[in-house]
Amino acid sequence: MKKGDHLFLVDGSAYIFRAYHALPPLTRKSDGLPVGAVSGFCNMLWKLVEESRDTSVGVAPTHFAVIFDYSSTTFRNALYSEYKANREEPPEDLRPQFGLIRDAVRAFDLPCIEKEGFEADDLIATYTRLAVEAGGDVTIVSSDKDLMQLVGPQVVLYDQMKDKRLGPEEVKEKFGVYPDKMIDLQALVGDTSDNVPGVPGIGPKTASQLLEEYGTLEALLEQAEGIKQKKRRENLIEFADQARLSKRLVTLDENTPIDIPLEDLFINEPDGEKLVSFLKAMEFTTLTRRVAATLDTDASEVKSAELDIEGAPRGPDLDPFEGDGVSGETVFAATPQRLAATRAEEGQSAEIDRSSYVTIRDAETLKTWMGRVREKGLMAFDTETSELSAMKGELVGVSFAIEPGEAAYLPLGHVSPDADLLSDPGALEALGGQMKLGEALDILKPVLEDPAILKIGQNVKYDCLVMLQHGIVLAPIDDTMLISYALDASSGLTGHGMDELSERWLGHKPITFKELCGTGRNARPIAAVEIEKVTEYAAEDADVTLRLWRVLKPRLAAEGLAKVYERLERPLVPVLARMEQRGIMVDRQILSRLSGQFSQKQAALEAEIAEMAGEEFNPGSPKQLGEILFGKLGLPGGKKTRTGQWSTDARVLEDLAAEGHDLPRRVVDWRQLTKLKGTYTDALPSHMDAEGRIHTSFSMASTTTGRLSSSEPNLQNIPVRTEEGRAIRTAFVAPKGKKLLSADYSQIELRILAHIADIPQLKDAFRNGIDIHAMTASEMFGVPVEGIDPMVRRRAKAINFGIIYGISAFGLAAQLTIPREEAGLYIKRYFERFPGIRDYMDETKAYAKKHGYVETLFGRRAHYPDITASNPQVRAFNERAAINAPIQGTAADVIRRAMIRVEDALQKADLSAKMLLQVHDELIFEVEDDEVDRTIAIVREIMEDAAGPRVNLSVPLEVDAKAAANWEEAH
DNA sequence: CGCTCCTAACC
DNA sequence: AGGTTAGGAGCGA
Repeated sequence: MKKGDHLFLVDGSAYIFRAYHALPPLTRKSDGLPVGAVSGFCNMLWKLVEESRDTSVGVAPTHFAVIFDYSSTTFRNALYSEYKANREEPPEDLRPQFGLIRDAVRAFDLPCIEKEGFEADDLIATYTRLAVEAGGDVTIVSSDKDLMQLVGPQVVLYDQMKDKRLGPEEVKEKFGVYPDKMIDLQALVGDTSDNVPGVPGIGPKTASQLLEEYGTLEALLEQAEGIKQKKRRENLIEFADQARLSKRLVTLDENTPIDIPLEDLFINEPDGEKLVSFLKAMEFTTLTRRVAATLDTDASEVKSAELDIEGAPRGPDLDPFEGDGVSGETVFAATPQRLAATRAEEGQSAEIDRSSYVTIRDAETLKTWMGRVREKGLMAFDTETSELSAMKGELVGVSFAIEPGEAAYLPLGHVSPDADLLSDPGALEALGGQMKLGEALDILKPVLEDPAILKIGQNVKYDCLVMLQHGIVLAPIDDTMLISYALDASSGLTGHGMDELSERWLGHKPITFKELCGTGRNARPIAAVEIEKVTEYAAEDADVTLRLWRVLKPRLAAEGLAKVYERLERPLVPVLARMEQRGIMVDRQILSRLSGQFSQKQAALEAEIAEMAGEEFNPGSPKQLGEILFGKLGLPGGKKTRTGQWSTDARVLEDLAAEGHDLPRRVVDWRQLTKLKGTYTDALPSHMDAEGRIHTSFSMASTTTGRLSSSEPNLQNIPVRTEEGRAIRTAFVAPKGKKLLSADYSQIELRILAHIADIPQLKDAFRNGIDIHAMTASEMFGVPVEGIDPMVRRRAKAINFGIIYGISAFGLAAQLTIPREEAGLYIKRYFERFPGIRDYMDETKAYAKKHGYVETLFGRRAHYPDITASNPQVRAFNERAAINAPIQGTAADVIRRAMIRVEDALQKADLSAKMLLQVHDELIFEVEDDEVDRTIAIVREIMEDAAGPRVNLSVPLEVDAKAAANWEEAH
């Protein structure tokens, strides 16, 4: 070290506590390990490293070290046993982080210095002295006043949080003395937090005054007799020795033995890979990204580090929400990857013994089980209901599992399996009896709602909904189905149902519902199945759910998907449960009137069709229709279906109609009416409840892209295209005094495409509110945007949509009914005008081939293992899907984020609007008449800002919103 | 009764 | 051409 060199000394221990207290408590890694302080520490350290790399500031370090306290006992305790005696133990969740923080320093490639028996401050003092003697400059990164004594012409103290550098003048300004008097000042003032006694009655102001006057502490103590103020004089005399002791306590030892010589603190360029690897393992995604960018490292290439965090306690004691699971269990050296691997093995070696399951028939036994649940801090939980729909079903029983193999069933709504005994009240008691529902729920409710007890379900929204019917808000929750979905969406592993997951991960086939209750004519309600059998079935489900959770949950962390699950999946569960419970009001009369109208038109069409065909046949049978059209009438047949039948879809029939054939036209009309009647006007009323409301069921795990789906009934495909179809929407109404509000994203997928593929023309058009399809047409065909030919615009629109779908000449040709060659030319033209699109497509395909999956902007993955298939059709299909998934999936993520936030935002604004439906880019609310305008403002704001702050889209999101008496008018 | 196929409704 | 769910026909058990 020489003149001109610059040593940075970071007070690591002070850093830790600052980081710990600056961050929200309970910041944890997905496997439950608390890492808040590590996170704060790394962020601060990185900021420092980054700043110091900026040589323009002129303080770039040549040498660097991070210094820690080794232990709490030092030579000072020998001087004064009370020294730092009232220091509290570090918080429980901070302790396991100390080791990780030292790992962090090493990952930064910085020396990590500590020495037994010495405080960090003494080591800092020693290195400072050495550096100054060698002629170098020193920056001490700390805001601890104990270090002020070291400040001098070559030494500054840097408070990173306040971004303030303290030299001698600043110290003087702050404490009234120059640094060389700091020790004396501290000795007089003392320090309550460290138990340095000082002199009573003397604070910083008086102390600096006295030192100004007398020069030094010693001089002051010697001349204390002459002090005018009585009390002050007496105290200085009486506590002179205490002041001298204090001085020794606060004086830093500049001569501690050191193990690493000053020269070895020479700074290294951080090793990007090493650092990124550590940060990835800690799941600090933002910092990982930042570091990777600065150090020019490809984060996706780097494997996360295996951390040695022996003895780090985890589990429900620390965090019932994220915990590893088993109370008191200590996970040793558990890297997420290693834990996931261990658990995967544990899962496959599962031996499931149904005979050990327990039937709970009395309050005492139930209380005992709940007591054990409390100890564990978690349980797998499953409800059995009389119907498959949670909204309609009555509670028949609940099951829980607290350890693999330890599970119980609590029957609540069983009836006698023997039909003859149904009327005999003693029959069930004779079979062993069951608890009264109310009594059982009173015992269960506090557990099911206990924020410290994690309830694990498989498709837990169902159980949430069932319990909601009984006034119980199930929370907190985890869902094995959603964990599986976040991990393995699409991927060719098919679905995320329990039976499938169990076979895949546990190698075990659970009893199926059909096996339990029979099918068809032999089917009987679960409530009428023998309790012993249901115990085996239901307790097994809970057992399997718990085992699946133990296998799958650690994978989230190991595979970097914890945030997707925690931010986009889990929080949506209660939101959807509430939406489903509310349901949307439907006007039965409107539907019935429409049914009548459709019937009449249908009958008229049927007569015409029979007449034209020359015989009666079923126009609803594609087989019969094909034979009539292409056989009997000899019309020019176009396509054949996969199975060799004549294709008779609307496209084929419309082409025939265009050639002047009337029969196909009638069939198209007949089909449309039949569809509207059969699927909507006839079917919807059967889904209405007594209040006239329809409760759909949203599935969170059935699409490959992150979209929701809706079933029983599907309310995401209510007609809108044709006038007759739209009439059905008028039947979706708001009750008296309320309106339906529809808020939908305008062109969200194209906007996301513009952002992801970074297409300047598209982005400009969206920023300036220009008609995007007209702009596309203008770019492609060189015509002005204003007054564009509608047919030209239509072509451009088809191409824009085609792009989102992973365009092919074949598909575009079919869409526009133009020759494939012409479609190919359009696509070529498009790529010429928007070269970024082709780049995006190529990059996405390459990424998918390399990784087997693609990601949305929010990290959701969709797997496409078949993208490397040798069959060109299979491969091309997977390529198109892989191109589409990030776009469709990002849009799905955005609206999920909006849904998760919007209810709370409405409540905070004191608005009573209730969200009822989601239709991919649209949200439907029920709103009080006089709250419409304010609700629109809130909903729009939440939806338009939903990507942030995680993703900063380079195009604005726009939301159209309108309220009216029914869905048709609101849309 | 349960499965596959075809068609069609939506974004 | 990407992502869905529903209903009827047809067919085999």
